[in-house]
Amino acid sequence: MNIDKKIKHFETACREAGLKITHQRLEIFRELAASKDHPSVETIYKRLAKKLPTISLDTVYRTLNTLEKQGVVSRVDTTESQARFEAEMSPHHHIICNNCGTITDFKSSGLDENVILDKVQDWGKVSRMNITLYGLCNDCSG
Amino acid sequence: MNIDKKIKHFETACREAGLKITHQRLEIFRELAASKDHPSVETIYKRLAKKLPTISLDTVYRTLNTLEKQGVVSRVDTTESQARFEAEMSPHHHIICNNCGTITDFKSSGLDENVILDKVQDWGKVSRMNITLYGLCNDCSG
DNA sequence: TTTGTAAATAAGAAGATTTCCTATTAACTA
DNA sequence: TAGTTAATAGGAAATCTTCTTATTTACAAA
Repeated sequence: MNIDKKIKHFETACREAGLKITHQRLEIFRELAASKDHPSVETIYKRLAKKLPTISLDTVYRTLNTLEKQGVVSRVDTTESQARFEAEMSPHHHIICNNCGTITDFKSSGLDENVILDKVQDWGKVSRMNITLYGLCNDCSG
Repeated sequence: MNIDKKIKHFETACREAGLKITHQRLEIFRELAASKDHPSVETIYKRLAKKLPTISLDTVYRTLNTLEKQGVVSRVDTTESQARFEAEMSPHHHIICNNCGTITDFKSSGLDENVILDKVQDWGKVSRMNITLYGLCNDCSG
């Protein structure tokens, strides 16, 4: 999906949820949608500084939490203390470099998810599946 | 593996790494090994209060970080801000209830992990694979 | 277009989580 | 048993996240 389509989708989701489409929300979402690096809240906040010099860190936190509840952005599973976000909502998973910390997406299609889901069918109702790989990327193992 | 075997293994690992087997380290490991609930540092600290009334929170943090580096305990992937730990080191994955937050283990055997690893063979060298499921457990969906 | 109102924001304080600093204690070596 | 060095306790500090409140703004309705 291109960036304009994502923005349209974002606006529709906000309207349907009764959320106001503020300048800040729009720019936070736009920034995240244009990011390929699964940024932290602090990182997004700094990147927005040029466009929105008076935005507060709290607004970025609040907005991302709100958008996550709406299913418009998602929080990445990590073992870090800092939360990381992404606007890519199509099914995919992550691979994290233990050395440089870079998070890379990979597609899950073709993966037999049924095998996994069979194992937990007695547990309850599964709504999301996340796979995270850890290792050393090519840049760091050279 | 029973608890005594785990303790033996812990002691061997410490010796091999040149780590002193202190009373605190032993009790922190024992507590975690006896826990089935993937506790946070704060939780472990509180549970140790009876046996070790003067232990510091910092020691629990420091010890778990040290033991994680030795591969004796592991940190669980979550989207929470609080870190969670476990002493179960055999291959397994986690399922987390979105409502009560309970983390449950499930075994991964039979799951075709090669399919996943094939997808990232150009990325670098993968050392660990973690699958986390989210949903509503039976207790919370009733 | 203007106005009313409820939601959202900015700014800083506060809370929560984790790590650092330093004097003291204790595990291991020889 | 004594010496050496790592590890600990306790509190301070750093980091990450949420809360509080006065002000602003988006949107709805006139």
